[in-house]
Amino acid sequence: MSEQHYCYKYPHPAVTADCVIFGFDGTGIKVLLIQRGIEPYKGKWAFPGGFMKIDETAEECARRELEEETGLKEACVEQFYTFSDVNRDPRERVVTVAHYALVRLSEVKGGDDAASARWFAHDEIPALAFDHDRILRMAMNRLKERICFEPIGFELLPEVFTMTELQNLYEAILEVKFDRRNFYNKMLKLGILAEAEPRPANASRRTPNKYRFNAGKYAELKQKGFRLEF
Amino acid sequence: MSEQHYCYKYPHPAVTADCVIFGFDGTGIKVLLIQRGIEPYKGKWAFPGGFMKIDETAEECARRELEEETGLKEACVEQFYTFSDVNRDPRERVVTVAHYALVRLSEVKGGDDAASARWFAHDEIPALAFDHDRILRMAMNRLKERICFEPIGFELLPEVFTMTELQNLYEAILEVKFDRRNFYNKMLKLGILAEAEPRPANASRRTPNKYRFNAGKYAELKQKGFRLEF
DNA sequence: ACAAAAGTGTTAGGCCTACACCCATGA
DNA sequence: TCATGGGTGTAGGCCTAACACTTTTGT
Repeated sequence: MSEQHYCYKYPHPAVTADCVIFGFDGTGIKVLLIQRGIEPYKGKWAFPGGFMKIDETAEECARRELEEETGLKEACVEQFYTFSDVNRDPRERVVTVAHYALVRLSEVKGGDDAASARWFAHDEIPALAFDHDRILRMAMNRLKERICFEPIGFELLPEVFTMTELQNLYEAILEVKFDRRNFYNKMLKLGILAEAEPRPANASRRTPNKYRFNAGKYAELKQKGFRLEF
Repeated sequence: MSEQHYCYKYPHPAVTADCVIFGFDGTGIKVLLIQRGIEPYKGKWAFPGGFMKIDETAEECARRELEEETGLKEACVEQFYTFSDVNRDPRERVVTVAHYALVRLSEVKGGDDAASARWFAHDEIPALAFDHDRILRMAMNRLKERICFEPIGFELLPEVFTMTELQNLYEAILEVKFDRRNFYNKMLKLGILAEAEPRPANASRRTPNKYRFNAGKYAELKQKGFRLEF
């Protein structure tokens, strides 16, 4: 069927939602990309994304794409910018509402088309379709800004993690190095971490302490007008 | 003509750009609203906005709206969120890319339909059309976040201003009070202000010092990895 | 035995905050 | 003369940043 049923008095652009999916493997930030099987940009890599249905919001659309590729229904998804350059898609005028999602790698199952989906480290990103390189740059910048003020990093970590993993995460996102002792002190002083299990007495000193994010404490502190900063 | 010339295989939403225009009168933040002359929401107030043309970006559309209402071609305009609730417009599905603009009140001429456009203080906002109350809330929040890290406040002030005006601006946007001396010291230490004119010798001590924003110095500091904060 | 990871405290300097008085003007 | 607005400096506390050694384990 190539009939054109939906008619308007004025031209309407198509609207899509794209979803930049970030993960963390304990060392570096990863991005989930999908290799396009069709033109345009066949063979190039792109973010999961698709046309917004007429009865869903952009965010619902982004979550749908996320679930299709990762199986995840619940995740931190946030809109960050809408790209509307006139020629960003060669087929027709397409405006895309870009989102990023933060997921735990351990919870991601291979999606339907796992064959064509792959995680890439941020320094191994291949050539991207459309204006997706620009979208990625903006997503990373927004992530950097965001993590300075809200503890979104915890969305990327397993429920229980070590201080070193947490530090690696912050260093990977912000592209800086922190002094280990200062990072420990700062994080512990903030009061948003709980010790997951007191280190077993028999464990060696080499065994790292495990922590979990204390969401309740964070909410409480935020209420009091508290500001997270790095 | 009600002919429907533009046809698509799938339904397309309409896309609009809205522009929340902020001004500052030396004491408080003002927002420019337009009273709607047609249904829906006839008589209610709304932000300038309109349908995006097929050959312009959302930002160009927002700037066009800004110019129509204020005569300003150059201004700080920034996209901040895209609203896509399914029923936000009763006529058809409309996705709007919301922007805010920062303008100097002194440079604004009454627009074409000045009769129906008015500046409102943020505590006198009337009932708004569509989901514009939500849009306004989000715009104010974004402005608060933004002014903490970039000197966008200067877009709202005349070229030459007093320290008290600057402090009033920050206090109005952030809804807090600062200690006057601390504010002076902090601002002067930042090094992004220049004295506009050395206070004339004959002027009384009551005459306030005048400053201007030193954009060059700011760019230089930012380059060196400098962080503005409040 | 050597390299790599984890845990731990102190100090100095800078920044933030709180705070009070004087002068000039206009009402 | 009184209220208002503008200018100015300091001291204490807190946070930040810089810094080294020990233990343990795996190779």
